[in-house]
Amino acid sequence: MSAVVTETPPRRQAILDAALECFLANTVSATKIDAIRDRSGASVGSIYHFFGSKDGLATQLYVEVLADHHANYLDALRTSRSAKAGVTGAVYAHLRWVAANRDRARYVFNWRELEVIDRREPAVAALNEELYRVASEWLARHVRAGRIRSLSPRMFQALWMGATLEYTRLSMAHPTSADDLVDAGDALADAAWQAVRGRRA
Amino acid sequence: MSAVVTETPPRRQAILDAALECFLANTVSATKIDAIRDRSGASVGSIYHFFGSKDGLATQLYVEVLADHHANYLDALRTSRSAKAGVTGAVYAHLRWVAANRDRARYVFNWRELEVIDRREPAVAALNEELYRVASEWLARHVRAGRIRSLSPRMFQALWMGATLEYTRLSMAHPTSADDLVDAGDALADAAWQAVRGRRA
Amino acid sequence: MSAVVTETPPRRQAILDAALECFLANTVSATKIDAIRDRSGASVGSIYHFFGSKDGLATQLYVEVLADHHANYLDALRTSRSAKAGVTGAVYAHLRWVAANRDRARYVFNWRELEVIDRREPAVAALNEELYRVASEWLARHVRAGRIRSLSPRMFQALWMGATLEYTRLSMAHPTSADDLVDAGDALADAAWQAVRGRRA
Amino acid sequence: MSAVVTETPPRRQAILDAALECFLANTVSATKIDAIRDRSGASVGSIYHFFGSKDGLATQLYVEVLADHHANYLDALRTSRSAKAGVTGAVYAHLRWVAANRDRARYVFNWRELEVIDRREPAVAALNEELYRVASEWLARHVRAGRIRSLSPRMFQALWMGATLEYTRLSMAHPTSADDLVDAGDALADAAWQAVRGRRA
DNA sequence: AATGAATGAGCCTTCATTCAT
DNA sequence: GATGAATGAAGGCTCATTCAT
Repeated sequence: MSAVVTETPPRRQAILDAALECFLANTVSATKIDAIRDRSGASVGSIYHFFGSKDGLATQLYVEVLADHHANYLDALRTSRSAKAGVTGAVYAHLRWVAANRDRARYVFNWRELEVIDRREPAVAALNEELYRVASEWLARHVRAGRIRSLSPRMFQALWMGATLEYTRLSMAHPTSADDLVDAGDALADAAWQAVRGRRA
Repeated sequence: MSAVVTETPPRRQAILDAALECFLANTVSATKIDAIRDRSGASVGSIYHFFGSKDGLATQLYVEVLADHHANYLDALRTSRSAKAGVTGAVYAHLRWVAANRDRARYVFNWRELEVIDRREPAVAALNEELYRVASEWLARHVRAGRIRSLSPRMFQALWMGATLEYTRLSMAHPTSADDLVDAGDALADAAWQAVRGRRA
Repeated sequence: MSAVVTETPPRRQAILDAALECFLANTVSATKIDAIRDRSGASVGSIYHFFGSKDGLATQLYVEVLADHHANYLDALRTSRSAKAGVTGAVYAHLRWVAANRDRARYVFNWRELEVIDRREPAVAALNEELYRVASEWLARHVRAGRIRSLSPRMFQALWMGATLEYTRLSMAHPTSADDLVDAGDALADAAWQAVRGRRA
Repeated sequence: MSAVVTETPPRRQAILDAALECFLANTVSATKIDAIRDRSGASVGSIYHFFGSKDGLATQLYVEVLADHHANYLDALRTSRSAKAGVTGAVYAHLRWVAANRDRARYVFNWRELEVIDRREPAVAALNEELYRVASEWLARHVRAGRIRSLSPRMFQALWMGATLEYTRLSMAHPTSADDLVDAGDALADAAWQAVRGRRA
């Protein structure tokens, strides 16, 4: 059996990496193509060969990272054996992923400059839709069984992940120890579960 | 009795208002000075007279709005009569302020393009420091008395305001009814209190 | 007998003085009205009241200084008792005037940016014409008598004043002692006389 | 044998030529980049690619022309066989160079707007220093031998080249015949020699 | 005569993008 | 796939000038 995977050429990856650094240091719009060229070692022409435009590069980066994060998140949900395991598992999964992808996370979660991409890019819409659909189905089952409270989607998201996201945000803005995020897992997972558990849980 | 207040010239305010609209519709960097001129009725020269540069304008706007929000938040804390009243009051105060200042809130809370200002502007540092100091002192008293759990500042912030901030964010991204935020107050305030209350509360 | 002289208001003079400093430090075109305002203590309005425009100010300054220099120069010529006294007297007069008006001299003699004024301003044309006419008449008399060589006007100017002007220029570019210019008088006056004296002198 | 010379790209030279024309017609600061673009056929981008800024362009032009003139001048001095030949040869060399490079000369010698460059640009300082050093050494030899008078460097420069420079200046301001400058050579060379020759010459 | 806030035309410069090699 | 010199549209900003007080 041979995996048929379109390998990302090393040049392409180097460009993505360089772009990420630059975008974080300043802003997407404040980042000059030239800076990405400097850091990546690629030529301007190559950047345009792979990504078509600066916006295309920012979008590509956003989509790839978001897809990775979503996959990780959904996986935690799908493999969970119970309501509690799912709720807390998602928290842990998020924290672990952020810990392992700090820069990518800062890019994807903090940059409302990227809201524009959200609105425009079908790939992003698809990703978000899938996340929403899978999570909703998962929730619905447990809500019907009384293991999780019945709440509006928005309130769910807030009670479930709000504290975790805020903690993550603070941790990224003022990084301390490397295990920072992982250490906070139990407290945040517990709080999430307490906030959304149903009467029959 | 006459209040001696340095009035903001109406021109200046008009520029700030116009800038806010433009910044939200696009991005700070995608906003052209000319658009602000159009909307505000001021001349380019006046904009530069008051703010020195486009960046200066974005910064000024950020600082003024942040100061207003912080003042509102701290006021809720200072006038609270109990631990619970303080914790829930801050949640309500935030929601009320956002409801009354939707655009300003979208600008200040969503725009991580502005993270750059955070790093650079001393005025912002001062505002955040005051917020942190006052909140810490207030908390310390109640923590000692066992009315509030003992947690790291970061975990406090996450458990206390995380859900509220996330809810706010979602509400701003996809606005529904006008009372949206106020209606959610009880649930969010209660969740916050449950998450941080101490054993002797 | 009462001299009817329109006194220059002190404000006006202050503006001229400030302008001179600024023009020398940078360039006329690189000098901002605001800088002149700063240095002079006058308001922008006042500057425009007296001079109409920045160009007007530069021109006014140029004309006034040139007139003063020319008067000084011609006076030396007119009062001279002999060919030699005239030739050397003009050299001395120039050196003395420059020594006493170093900044004014740097402005008027070095600034080919001001060539434009030469071409445009009738007052300057009149001044130069008078200088040329008087000097020519004076020369013609002595040339006819064989006391001064017969040369083209251009060659006269070069042999007579060239060395003096060059010395002056160097002295202004790299000022040394205050008496620098005066001390050089005898050598330059002698050289001038040797260069233009006729056979029967 | 092949000369390995870094050729100036034709585009670059075209820009320099166009700039010279424009600078002379108006002023450096009154010249618009767009005018240089028009005349040179290059794009704005190219101008900035080669020279970085309008000031950079003016400076580069100044330095290159000055270097050419200095080389020409020093060559005359170095190849001279006697004191008299050196003194008169420099005069001739200057006149010939100006006759062959009228526009360049007008730019470099008349534009005291460029004094600013003198103060700022190290390359100019280096050129002037070399000129001064070589000329001084050459002079010293002949002064010691009594073939040239002992004078301060400044007085040398004035007596030697003053008349020539003044004549050149007048000729450039009001051009007459093409041979104007060359025709004046004998008179100016002779005057220079008489002014600086020593007793034993 | 004096003031200085307000104006806005104009210009320098940037920087994403192209394309011939 | 890779290169980087050349392009030129676009926009931030300056600064001389005006004018109501």
